Amino acid sequence: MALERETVLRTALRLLDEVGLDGLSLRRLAKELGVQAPALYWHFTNKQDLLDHLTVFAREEAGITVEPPSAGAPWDEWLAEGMRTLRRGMLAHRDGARLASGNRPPPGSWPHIERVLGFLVDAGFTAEDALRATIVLGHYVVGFVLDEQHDQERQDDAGLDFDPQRFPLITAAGPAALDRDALFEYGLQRMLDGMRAQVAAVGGPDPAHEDRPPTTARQD
Amino acid sequence: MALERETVLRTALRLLDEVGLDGLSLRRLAKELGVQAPALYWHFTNKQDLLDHLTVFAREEAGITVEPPSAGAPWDEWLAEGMRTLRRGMLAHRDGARLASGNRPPPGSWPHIERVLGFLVDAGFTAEDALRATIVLGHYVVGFVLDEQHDQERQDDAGLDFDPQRFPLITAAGPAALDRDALFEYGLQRMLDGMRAQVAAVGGPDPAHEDRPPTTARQD
DNA sequence: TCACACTCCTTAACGGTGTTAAATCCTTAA
DNA sequence: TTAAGGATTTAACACCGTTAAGGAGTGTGA
Repeated sequence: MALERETVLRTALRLLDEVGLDGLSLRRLAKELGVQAPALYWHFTNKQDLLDHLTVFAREEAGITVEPPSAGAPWDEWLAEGMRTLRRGMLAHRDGARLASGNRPPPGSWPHIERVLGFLVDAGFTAEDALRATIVLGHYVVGFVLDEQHDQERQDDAGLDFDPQRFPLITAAGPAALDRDALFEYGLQRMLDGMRAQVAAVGGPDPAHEDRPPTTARQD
Repeated sequence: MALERETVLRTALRLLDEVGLDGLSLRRLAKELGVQAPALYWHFTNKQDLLDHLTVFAREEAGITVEPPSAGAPWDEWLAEGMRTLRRGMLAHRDGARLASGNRPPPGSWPHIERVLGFLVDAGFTAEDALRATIVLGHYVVGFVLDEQHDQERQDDAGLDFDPQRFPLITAAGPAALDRDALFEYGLQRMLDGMRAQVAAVGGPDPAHEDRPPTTARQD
């Protein structure tokens, strides 16, 4: 029975959770598969290639197939849910954010992007701002989870002992910042607030946006 | 003449720009210093320790000493300028964002944080939201520059050849997203817009925030 | 049935990495 | 002059990604 690409990826993903991205060596992975390290070079051109495929595999396995918005759904809540899903997807595996940020997104995601843009344009965005909004939100989420998992790797519970009298504001606000879910939601909502305001400003009074027929083309 | 810590760090920073973070090995750095690799272990406990110190060294050298806001300056423009400075600082060196995100911030930054919070609280933020705002903005900037430098490492000018007919919106919006400065500013302003709105909502009508005397204590 | 071809994997090796242990210079202080 | 200790060297260990060459195993066409 030959070694299947998918078997390699599934094993790599499990191993990732065990040993982390830095511990994920080809030799270690090969041992896990009952095989010698160079065997992996028949299935992947090199380690980077394997990690690229691992990224999309993890994405698929987590079901990050951002569904097109249900008709009539508000764009902001739909976008917010997409970002929450993105965060959950990266949190699903150890070093998930590092993995996702360190490798190229699959070129096959263009149809998906086009669909998202179409929905936002229908909601009143210009095409430029729709693209900017998705990119910028994505960067926020990646930056957020990166730090979130960074803290998890080195359990940095230390460093919280300081003189409350010298730093009263940090003392007062500190606990609030430790609630990662609330913190994530705070930044997400602030950014969406800003986008809502802008869409209302340029999309509201401007009939060019309201009269346009839906541009959400059916893309594969 | 013994090897000085600062000499090591300065050389490491120069070497970083030459070979990138992945190419920055202890042996390579030692050769640059005219020394054997294990000599570095007298000055730093290990490579991670060296990188941690390199991070703060780069920060200091770039002059990221975010000045306290000049009296009367609007908090949002001051915060925006701080984030632009942060971005510039990371862009100043190759893999600067990876370096900054991969290592712990120095514990000596508490006084600075306390000052920032004090200014924001004076501007109408609650202590919790002030801390949330700074953290969340920082994550955005790091996520942004990380991707920005990622593109620079692998010069990914390729991948922009697609069928304009299948993806009309991407085609229309694509060029706008390539202007990194404008893109950065877009996300930054959207987030600040959201914060402005929230501060106005909770800080405006609520006298508890307006009547409070300035809490910007003088911290070292 | 033989021989070729192709898939998949192994063995061996190269040059590189971070890190440790031990020995050794070199400077300073007594 | 000797002792102490700061600063560095040499040697080595256990890894790493990657390449080259070759060998099993299977299928196919002559």
